[in-house]
Amino acid sequence: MVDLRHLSTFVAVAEEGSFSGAATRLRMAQSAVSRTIRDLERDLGKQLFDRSTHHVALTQAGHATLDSARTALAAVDTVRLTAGDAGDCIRCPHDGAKKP
Amino acid sequence: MVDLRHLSTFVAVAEEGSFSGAATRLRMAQSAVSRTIRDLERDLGKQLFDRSTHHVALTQAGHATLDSARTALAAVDTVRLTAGDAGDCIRCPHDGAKKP
DNA sequence: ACGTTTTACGTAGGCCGTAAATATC
DNA sequence: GATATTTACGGCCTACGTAAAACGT
Repeated sequence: MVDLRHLSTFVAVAEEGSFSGAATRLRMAQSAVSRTIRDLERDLGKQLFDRSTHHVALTQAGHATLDSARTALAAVDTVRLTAGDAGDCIRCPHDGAKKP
Repeated sequence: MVDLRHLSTFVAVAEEGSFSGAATRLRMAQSAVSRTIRDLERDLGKQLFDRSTHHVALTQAGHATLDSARTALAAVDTVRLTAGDAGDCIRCPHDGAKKP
């Protein structure tokens, strides 16, 4: 199953242009980044990066995926925002007098 | 962290109108559905359902979240589609003569 | 009293970090 | 030879299922 962490890791690698850079940004080990991308490529059935040890470049599929991955991540952020913006149930005792 | 499984479980409960119905559709135990919704509500900081043991109704926040959750799930599906549609790297040995 | 949701318990699978190996410049 | 990615190993945490309890109709 494709996971959000897969997607954000993928975007980080694409933006940083390197696995180690993404690992630093995400505060995780490079090995985790490598495995995550590997799993994502396996899930999607497409190679996302052309990597030759010192060069990491997006494949054509990678470019297309990058766009939609960003869209998906934004959509999930929107979930948080809409949930936060939405008023709660008319009579929800658990958030008391939060709204004026 | 909000997970895609959280979202699809939430949508299933909202559409089925019951936890057990969602559990049946998702082929999982009711307890798992209950915990997943609980976790999602905790993550979002909002109650999504008003449940009184025999009635499950979306709260106001639940309605708003349902919309954006569907959008997010569709966006993730789009990731799969775009990745699948996209041509691979010009010279990718691993998927040989897949494209005419 | 029945049906549905929730909690408790124990187990299985996945993810991550550390460390070692591999490959490229 | 140095840097960056990948693989191996061990541990931790999370998620699930089964079973039992709580709640409302």
